Amino acid sequence: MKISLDQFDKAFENRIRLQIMSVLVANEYYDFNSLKELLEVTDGNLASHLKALEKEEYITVNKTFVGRKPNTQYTASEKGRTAFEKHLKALENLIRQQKQ
Amino acid sequence: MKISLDQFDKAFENRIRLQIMSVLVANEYYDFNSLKELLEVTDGNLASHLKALEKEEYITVNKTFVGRKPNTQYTASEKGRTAFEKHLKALENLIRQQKQ
DNA sequence: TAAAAGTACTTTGTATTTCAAAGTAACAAT
DNA sequence: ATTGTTACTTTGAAATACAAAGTACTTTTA
Repeated sequence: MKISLDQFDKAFENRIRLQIMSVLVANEYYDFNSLKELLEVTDGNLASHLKALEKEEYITVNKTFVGRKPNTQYTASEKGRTAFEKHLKALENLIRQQKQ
Repeated sequence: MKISLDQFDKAFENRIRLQIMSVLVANEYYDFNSLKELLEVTDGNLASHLKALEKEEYITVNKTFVGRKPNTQYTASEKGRTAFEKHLKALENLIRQQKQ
């Protein structure tokens, strides 16, 4: 039987974006610097992956101040959560694959 | 807590290779043409992904004849199976992620 | 027996993706 | 005034992905 590839979401193919999404699904929000530390990526790289997820409307951005410092918080949108779940299901289906 | 990114295997980041591997783990072997049909990719593209997995020694190749036609069979190696399992565990860990 | 077709590639060229590094804007602290 | 911090954007280079075309070998068909 065929596995429809279109179940997979290109936006989650990159492991940094996959990880960002999984962090944002597990936590109500997460800020830029914490993500940067967690994922051990450069800020430019992180920003571009976040932008990619934002472009898909999978995450939303909220700029605040913590104390006197700017703090950008990211949140998984409903659309993002749904898409992520679908992607995980596709992964699961892939893994428990039937024999030929 | 930090999630070590090095748990993820770059060789399985591409969804075609991920799928090839999952097919080869679930089945003792699978041939070129069946994979091509299953994954709906061009033969050139498939060949290059197979080559990438072969280079990592994650799969082995066995050229046979079925009837009068050449038939190339691919098999997941022990190394490949282990690496794939590790990758899946990394995915699992990612999914049931602890809170901040 | 010449032409067409099938298998499993390789080669070529282009497009896309990824990433680090450097630059930047806004604001705060010194 | 200068330095530091955050959260970017821009730039450029390297890596990756992919389709299309070409190839070698063999078989099938006309």
